[in-house]
Amino acid sequence: MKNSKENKNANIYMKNIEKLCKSNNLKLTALRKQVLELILTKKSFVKAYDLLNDFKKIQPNAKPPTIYRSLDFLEENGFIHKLQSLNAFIKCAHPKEHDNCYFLICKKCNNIEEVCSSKIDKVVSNTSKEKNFSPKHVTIEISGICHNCIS
Amino acid sequence: MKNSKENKNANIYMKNIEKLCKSNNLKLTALRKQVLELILTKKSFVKAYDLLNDFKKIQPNAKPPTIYRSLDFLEENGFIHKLQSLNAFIKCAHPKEHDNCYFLICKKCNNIEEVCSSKIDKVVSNTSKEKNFSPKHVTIEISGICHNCIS
DNA sequence: TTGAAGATGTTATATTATAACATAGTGTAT
DNA sequence: ATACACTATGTTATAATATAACATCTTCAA
Repeated sequence: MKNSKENKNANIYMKNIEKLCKSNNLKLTALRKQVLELILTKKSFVKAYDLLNDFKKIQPNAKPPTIYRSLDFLEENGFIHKLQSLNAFIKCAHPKEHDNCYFLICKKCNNIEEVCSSKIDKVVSNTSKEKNFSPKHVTIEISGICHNCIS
Repeated sequence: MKNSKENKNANIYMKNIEKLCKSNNLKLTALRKQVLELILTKKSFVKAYDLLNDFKKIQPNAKPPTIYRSLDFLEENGFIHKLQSLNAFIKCAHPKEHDNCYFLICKKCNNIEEVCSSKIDKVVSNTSKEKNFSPKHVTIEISGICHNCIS
């Protein structure tokens, strides 16, 4: 029951990505799509080598570059994010809808919440302007205890 | 000339750390102090294994844990920061004066500016409250081009 | 149709970090 | 002072993360 619902969500998500790739002229190859599909099966973040092990079930001779190249493609195009403080990857909650977002990382349950806040965006761009700094990529990760685990 | 000025700054910085350790009952052992001293000689961030190589000139049989343990101590107590997006370390600009700060990382010259902004602090704590999330550690790293490199 | 660019396969290795156990130093209650 | 708990450091080994370099295959446009 729950699984079928998740599959459905993953399907909708993937359809959207396919559409975005088409309209942006990006090559969502079979490999890249398979890797993204594996990422979508995860409730939370995933580590590159876990992904590699998953992928080896499909293609036993897969090697680290197989995974890392796909991760690079997916990240460059905003379909996934790298969580720098965890060395892990997670699907983007809103692909191509925004630039900056940030992550609430629960240390207890490992749940990740992706939050898009125009306020954060503004503060970042304002303070960057003050410093005459031209921002290209913003990493904001807040680790702590989520509402479910606060008890 | 310039070196002696930097040495002087490093001395002042170290005196401050010693004072802070005393008043907070922290053990700034010879090892930890030497590691911090090496970090202070750097204009920008430093990688753990570069630090290890530096340290081997003083103590040839040093091993990775030697460095990582000292880095852990220094980071836990707010004397240095880990730059998650670079896997690198840098001295804290204002030890024990604040909780959250963020980093402007220049991709061209590798210069790091540590910025303390009460605005960012506020936005983070407000949005955390909204989500009923209890933040413990905040990572904010903005990579881009600094004012010197914008041309 | 060919050749240039991009994608993938493959081998090897670089880089970053920690586990686990041994030894040494430190402080404190007796 | 002694012994004991605790913390710090030494040491060996290995885990975990990531990329370089080169070969081969695809694609697609000139």
